Amino acid sequence: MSQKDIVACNVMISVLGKNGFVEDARGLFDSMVEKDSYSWNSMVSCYFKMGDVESARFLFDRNPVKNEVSWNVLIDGYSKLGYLSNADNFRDFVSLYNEMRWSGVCPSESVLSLIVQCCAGFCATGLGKALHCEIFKWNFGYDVVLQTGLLDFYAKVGDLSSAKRVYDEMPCKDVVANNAMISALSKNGLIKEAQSLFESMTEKNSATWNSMITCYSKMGDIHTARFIFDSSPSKDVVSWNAMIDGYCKAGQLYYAEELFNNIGYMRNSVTWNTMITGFVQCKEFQRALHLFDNMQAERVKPTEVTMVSLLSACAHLGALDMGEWIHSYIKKNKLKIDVILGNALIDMYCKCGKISSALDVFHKLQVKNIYCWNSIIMGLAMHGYGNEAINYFHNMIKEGVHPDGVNFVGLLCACSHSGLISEGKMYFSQMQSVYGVEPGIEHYGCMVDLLGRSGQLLEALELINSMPFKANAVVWGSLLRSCHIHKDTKLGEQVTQRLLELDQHDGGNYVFLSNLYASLGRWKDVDKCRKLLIESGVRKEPGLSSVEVDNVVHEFVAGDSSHPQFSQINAFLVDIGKKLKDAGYEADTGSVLHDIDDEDKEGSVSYHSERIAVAFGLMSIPLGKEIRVVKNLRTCDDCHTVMKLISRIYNREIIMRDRNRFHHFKDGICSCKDYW
DNA sequence: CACTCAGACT
Repeated sequence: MSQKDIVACNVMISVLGKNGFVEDARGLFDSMVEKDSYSWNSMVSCYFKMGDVESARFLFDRNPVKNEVSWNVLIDGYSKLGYLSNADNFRDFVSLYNEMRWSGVCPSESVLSLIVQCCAGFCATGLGKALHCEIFKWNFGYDVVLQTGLLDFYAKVGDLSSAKRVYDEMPCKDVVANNAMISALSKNGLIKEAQSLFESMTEKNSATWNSMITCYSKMGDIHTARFIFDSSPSKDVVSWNAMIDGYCKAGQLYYAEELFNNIGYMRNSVTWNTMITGFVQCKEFQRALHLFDNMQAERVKPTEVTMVSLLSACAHLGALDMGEWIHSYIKKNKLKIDVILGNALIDMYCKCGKISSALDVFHKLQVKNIYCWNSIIMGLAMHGYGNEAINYFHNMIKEGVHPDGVNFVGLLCACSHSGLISEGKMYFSQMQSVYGVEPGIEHYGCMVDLLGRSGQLLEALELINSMPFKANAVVWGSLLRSCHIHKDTKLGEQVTQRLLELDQHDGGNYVFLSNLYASLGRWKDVDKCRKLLIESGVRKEPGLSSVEVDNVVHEFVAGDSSHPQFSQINAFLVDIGKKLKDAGYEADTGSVLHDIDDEDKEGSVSYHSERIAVAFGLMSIPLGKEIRVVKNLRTCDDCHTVMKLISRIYNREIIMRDRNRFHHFKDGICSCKDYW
């Protein structure tokens, strides 16, 4: 084969590949007696164009005459297929890069830019810095793209001073470099500097304007953000998305929706994600799920980000069926379960009461971060599996993950829920000395809860007085609840006094004190509390319970007759009442009569919301399937007793999540062993 | 240049 023949074949391979005839190209390639690096590279390039990563890599590995271009084609091919946005692939890719350096090939600027971009994406601080040193050593003549990549890398890993240094050393700064700098400044809250850079720029593109929109909305200045949006001469879809996100973050859903509805043909999947996420952030979980229906109706392809937001909505709602549907959707559509999506799944399963599935996802995740560990430990804690939570904590330490503050909240919470008093005390004392985590007020809060609930009220009070923080309403509230459980009115009154000094507008405090008096039959004091509550004009958060039936979440508030099956539910509640009576149950009428809880204000047939939800569940959910109820407040003693009885009388498993933890009612007993 | 995950008490 002459050199001329080889060149002709190479060109032919390239042409065939470009037109999609990859088989023919391969045939020609295989038939060549002699091949040069050009032949190999063209063939690899063909496979990448067809999206066939495996074949491309297979050929690359067997290429005996690798040159600089070979590496370029490989790396470029990977990146164009979005292959490098996956952390596992990135690790593989880094070892590939090292191999290339070992074989003495000098990377090109474009390859280096790609790697630096990846380092920014994965916050691979060490590698990024090492690359910067090498680039400096080789003296790459200040390629503007590469330098901007470095600037972006430092901005993303939070090293603003290095970002600034890179920027200042750039001999010529194009609009992209300036944009990166604006973004870096705004991420660090240096809005003034970003603003003056913006004003000094002679050339601006849409990205420049968009950066400023994000900059102002991140600072909470939504009006200026809107002003920039309106002033921008080149609005693209990113401008609209950034503005919608700004309104969502500011809690102004009305304006966000207005833009969302008016964006027109430009609307893309990110627009949908932004709006769905916005609903979730504003706690409009049902609307988030509903918007997803519209997204599907318009045949917009959901992404991993969509799934994360939807799962978060399911977690809050306790919508297990919907959550499981999303999980199977993810599998069916081969979406990538990375740490973020994986953690969203774990969190959803934990909060929907299916800890076994949460553990399943957890163990299948190859890469786990501190979020995943925190979710699973907190999940175990909420279900009362204190010892398992402690085991997972130790496994985490063994795997070399450093604990953080959130981690200890979960751990101490686990001890508290399971009554593991000495363990809780031990971990609390080890936080600083063994694990180097400074205890915050939230950890003291956990300890006050742990001590108080176990009846060590004075120790709890001592801890409050000795802690290096000013006690907040949460800490006092926790102690007050313990006073209620252990019927210590004297301390309860003192604590309430402190609470009212701190926050006169929290109606919950009056309710608590009132319940404390009611449990002791001090009705005069109960009346006094009620007057105080009315005079102060505050309202307590209304109790709200939900139950999921056929992928639809039904919400119930006491006394709300808006549900279409209201009368049937009411009749069923009366029937439940009769059956309970037959079983020997007697309502705690004293406390019910005098309770000033909002939920009890209605007439003859009034029940706490969780009872209505369970009644509806009993009516609508087929036998054999458990009833899952979510309540926004803590359940009361009376309802807890009723749930236990219902589980026995109707032979049903009831899984209820309240504000604090899970209760699994089965055969007349609860998983919390009445310690909650 | 835009969109994603966790926590004490009520």
